[in-house]
Amino acid sequence: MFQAHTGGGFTNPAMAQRSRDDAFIGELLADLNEEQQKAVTHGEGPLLVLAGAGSGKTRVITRRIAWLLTQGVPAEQLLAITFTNKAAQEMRQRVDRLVPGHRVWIGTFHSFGVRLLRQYGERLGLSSTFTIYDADDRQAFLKATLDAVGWDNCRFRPDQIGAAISKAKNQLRSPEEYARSATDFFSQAVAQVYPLYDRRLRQMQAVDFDDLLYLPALLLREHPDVRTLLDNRYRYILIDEYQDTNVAQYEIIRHLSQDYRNLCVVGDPDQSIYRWRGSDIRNILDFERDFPDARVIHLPRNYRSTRAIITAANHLIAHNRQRKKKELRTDNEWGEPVRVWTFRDGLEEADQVVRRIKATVEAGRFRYRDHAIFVRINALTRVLESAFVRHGVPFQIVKGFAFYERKENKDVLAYLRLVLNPADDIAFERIVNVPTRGIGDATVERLREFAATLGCSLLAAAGQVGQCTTIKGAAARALSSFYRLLAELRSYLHLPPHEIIDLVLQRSGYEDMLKSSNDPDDQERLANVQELVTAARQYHEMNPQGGLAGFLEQVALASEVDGWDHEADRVSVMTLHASKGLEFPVVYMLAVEEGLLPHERSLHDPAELEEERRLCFVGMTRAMRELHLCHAQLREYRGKILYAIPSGFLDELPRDQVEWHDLSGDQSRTPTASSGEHTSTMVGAAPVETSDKNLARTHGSSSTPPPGLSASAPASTQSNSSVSSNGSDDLAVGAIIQHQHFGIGQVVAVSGYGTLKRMKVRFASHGEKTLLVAEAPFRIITRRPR
DNA sequence: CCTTCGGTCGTTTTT
DNA sequence: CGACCGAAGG
Repeated sequence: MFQAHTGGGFTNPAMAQRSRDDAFIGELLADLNEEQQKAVTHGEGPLLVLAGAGSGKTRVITRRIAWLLTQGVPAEQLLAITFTNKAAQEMRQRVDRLVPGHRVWIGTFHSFGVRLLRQYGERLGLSSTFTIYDADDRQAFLKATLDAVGWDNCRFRPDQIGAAISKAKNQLRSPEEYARSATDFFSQAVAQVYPLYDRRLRQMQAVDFDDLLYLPALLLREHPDVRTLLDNRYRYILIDEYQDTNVAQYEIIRHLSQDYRNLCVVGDPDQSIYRWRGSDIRNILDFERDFPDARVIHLPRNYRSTRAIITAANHLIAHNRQRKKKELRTDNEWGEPVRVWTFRDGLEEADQVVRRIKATVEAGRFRYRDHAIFVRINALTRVLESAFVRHGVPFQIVKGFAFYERKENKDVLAYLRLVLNPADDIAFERIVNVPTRGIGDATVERLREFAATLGCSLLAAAGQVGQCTTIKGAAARALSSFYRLLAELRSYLHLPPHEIIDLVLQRSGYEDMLKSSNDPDDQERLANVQELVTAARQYHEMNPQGGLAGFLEQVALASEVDGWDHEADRVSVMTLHASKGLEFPVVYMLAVEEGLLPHERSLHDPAELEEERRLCFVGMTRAMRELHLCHAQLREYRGKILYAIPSGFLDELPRDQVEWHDLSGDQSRTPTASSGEHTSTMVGAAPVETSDKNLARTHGSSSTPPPGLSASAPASTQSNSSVSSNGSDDLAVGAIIQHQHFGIGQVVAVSGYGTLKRMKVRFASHGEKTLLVAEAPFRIITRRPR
């Protein structure tokens, strides 16, 4: 069935038939540029779309789906994969607007994996009611596994082992293969746990997140009949965010694109930010090698942002070395300058940003929902939260405390999981004594042993506790009654999910426990579990066929951004990672500081540092009209106050085309402070009412950059932020170093020569130290040519 | 068996 | 600072 790629047009006569509606196709393409049109109307064969930030990537995919449908491709033959459920949902709606009632499957890799496993899992020995363990369950499960072999409390931390297993699965390495290449101590330990971990997981009819990709990939590799069937079924495949696919995902795609090679991948290497999760940028860089006949379409034109923003982003990303040189272009006006703000501390930063947003909204320039605040790590959202409350500004934190991750909800969900899958020992252990039933650790331990001798699940063992010699009296009665409780709950399985939850709350005593508590937090918990009932009801209304299993699946696969309400008139707060794929008129990035962005843990590896730069790039390119990059001089972190150093990335912006504002009230020691009077508030410095010289010459809404500067061509020659070795002569004041013991610091003074050369360094966490340059164990992170 | 207290631990990013 | 774990007391 192999069809040679003919470079466009359909070989299938049925598809080549005159389209139903020429006018409609005209409409589909009308507002697209030439490149976008080519991508949308590409016929058969592999297609790589290199879409820069804001180049209308989603629009291309959506239109292409609609176009394929109008060309007569049956909806069942289409498969569209997005990065989050949220993105999938939006895409579904957008396609629906073009082709109402379409039945194209659009989802994430993980949900696609679940779908395959539900259908073909038994080939791999998996029952169709398998449970999906989230990060927490997995951690608990891993600990239990280590316990079982007496490996608790030793050598390696469970999460490190877990990370190694996760990585192995993402790279499609089986336990056997892993063991073969395990040379060092750590990987040998992992090699012992990994097979056990998998075996126990299967015993519980459970899978972890990585299995949702790993197992389908195995399925397709080892079962040619299934592979052929699915390849034949999904003849047109579209993948969004291709730069963030990992080996397992790649394998899945490849297996589905052999007989029918109509694979369209869309992505941007500069926005690859999930390397740490196993994504492999080579997937997109090597696409043309894997599919030599692939058509490649570039979409460099940005429609989202002002030229000021694009110019800044281009300059930054040009500092990455492992990169094909390319540049975003835009015809948009120059707009407001990109602004860099210096604050005294994180509190001030949060306060001022919120105030400025409020003032902007009150001045009628933007709505709250037009604003987003991005942070590198979730911990930074806390200060913001109180600032928002203080100023009465509506906001939503994407993830904040994810609803389904709250203890109370996880407890209730554990009941549901156990009802559905009696083999789920992790769920059993979680709730067997919640609310307290007099079943303590000792009893559970004995039950575990008992279950092991019977070779059954904990719940099944609880049902036969009468035959257990080690558990007697009250504990045995409690276990029996718990078993009966679950048997009863199981009899409700035919009911819609929200009714089951309601019954769980009543019959388990969970609701009573919260109601009768005098802990004030428990009232909130009560409200949360009741909210869970509502969520389930909503699910049921949307998916009447889904049932409890469907609801649990949706919960397990819910992503961070999925809870984000883009309609609400609120300021959005999220991590840079969560911001991918979104856009906002006004963007604030906070804590653009050494150690945070780039994150401290990326400094040892140039490749990771480049990923941090891409992360910064992603954040910047979310902004449509205004971009504000903030940093503080002092940052409270982990209960300690640290000196914060402005991120080296700020130095990589086009210096003369960015406005610098120092609101720290301290001019003495900010090497980065440059222009402007020191207005005491951010609001006062808003462009409309400022008296600042630079602002006056700012070309507010003109379409030209500041005089004497070109808006293009960032100097891509030197990179002053690559990690260099110690011992060189060019250590200057302002340089940022990383010391083996003291961490990150900035050089404030240099004296002496040769072996006696000393430097005074202000460390983030250890104050100022004077060190011998020749002796000290450190390396230079950034040289500052100031 | 349950609660509470104190110490320790370690803290990126997430489907 | 906060989450989590272990030991001691109720």
